[in-house]
Amino acid sequence: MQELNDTEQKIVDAAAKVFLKKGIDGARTQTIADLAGINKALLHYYFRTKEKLFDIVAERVIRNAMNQVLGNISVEQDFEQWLQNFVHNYLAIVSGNPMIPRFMLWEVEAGGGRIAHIVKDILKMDKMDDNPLFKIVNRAIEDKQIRPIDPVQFIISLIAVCVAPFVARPILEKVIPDLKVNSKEFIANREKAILDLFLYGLKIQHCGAEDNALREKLSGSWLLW
Amino acid sequence: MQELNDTEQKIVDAAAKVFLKKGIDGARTQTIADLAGINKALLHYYFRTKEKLFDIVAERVIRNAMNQVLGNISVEQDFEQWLQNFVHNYLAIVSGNPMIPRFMLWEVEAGGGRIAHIVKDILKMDKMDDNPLFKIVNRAIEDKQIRPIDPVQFIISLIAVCVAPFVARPILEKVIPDLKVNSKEFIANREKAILDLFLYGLKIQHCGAEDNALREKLSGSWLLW
DNA sequence: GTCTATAACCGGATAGAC
DNA sequence: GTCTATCCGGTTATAGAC
Repeated sequence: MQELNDTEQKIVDAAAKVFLKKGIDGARTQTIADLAGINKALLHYYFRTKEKLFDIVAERVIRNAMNQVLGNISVEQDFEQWLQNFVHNYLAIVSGNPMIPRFMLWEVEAGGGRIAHIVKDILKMDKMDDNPLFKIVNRAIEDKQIRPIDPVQFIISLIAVCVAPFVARPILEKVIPDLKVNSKEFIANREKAILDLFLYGLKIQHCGAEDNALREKLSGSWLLW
Repeated sequence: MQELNDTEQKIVDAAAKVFLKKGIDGARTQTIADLAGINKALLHYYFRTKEKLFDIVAERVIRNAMNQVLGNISVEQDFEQWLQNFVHNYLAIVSGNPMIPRFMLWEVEAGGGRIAHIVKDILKMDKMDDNPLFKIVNRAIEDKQIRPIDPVQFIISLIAVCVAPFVARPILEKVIPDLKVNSKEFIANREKAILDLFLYGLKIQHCGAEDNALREKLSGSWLLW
């Protein structure tokens, strides 16, 4: 990934903000230039066209996000422990960068293949066996730590429940007036809800002695606020 | 909601296709006119501006989608049965209209309040108690059919896992080459995976006699393909 | 490298014939 | 109501001074 000088960096940073919110079509080079504290001419001097700037920004943003996520996947042997780590880290990352998944979902479809091939480039993993997530799930199944689930379905669900509140934030906060998705409280509750869902489901289990303790553990918090 | 004559309907239908894919900024009135089999002048004759056309289209699309979803919420007394119905219907609706959630998520943020107020208008439910989803979850908790979960967290997760594969389809199918999100098989597997997740979680339960039968029931399908 | 001024272009909107 | 031709504003991109 190309090193950038100071001015280029300012432009790319400003462009990232604008592109992530407005997309390539809604973004104005004037807005980017203003935000970067330079003028349009300089933007073109460095990046030639808006589209080339977009490609560079998009690639850096997506690659950076993916590195963060992949770099945070631990190799815990215990699946429950691993899941706790993953959810905790993933929520932290996505709550800090809520615009990135939304941007990708939009531009991959709207941009007629421009983003698509960037994503493809970055995910040079045609062999899904290479994906650490799959490895971890498969190992947990082999070790009988979890029941034999479809890893694809599991991973889709896991990512979905982590990303959803932040991608849908504007809608959620409109539907539920006093919800603050970015608050420490909500994120903590979210983390707990996700872990409980994946580890125990919704049912009240009738499994003997530990049941009451478990039910106690699963009940508490939300009733308080 | 205003009745439309034939020509207006053609324009609105065409506009919906284009707006849903490209957004208001990426959409070209020329594209819409071509798709509708008319010319730009006629589009302006009926709808005055691109923005007014967008507002009308967005409201109709979103209102229609919401009616579909809300109209499909049954009032089963048994929570498990209700969940089965909801997931089945919701997957059918969203797989048939995959662009709508993506469009909403994008435009609510990008459009500086234009869509936001449409959504607000449609969801004239400041009192969340009125939301049938909340009623159903709360009743299931009272009846001890499920453990006492946070309804907000549950609903976010439920919607998320249903919507995710279709919103993320382009990315998913790039990451997992031979995945066909719109295939009957995938949707059926998805439905099963969601229900199993919510009803049982991932753990291998050690709950006595019915356990083996349950494990059998939960294991099967995905290993086959 | 950075700026101001301007060109070139694109796309939404309108005029006016039919 | 529907069309063709045209306008005009906004936005990207370039020229050229410094």
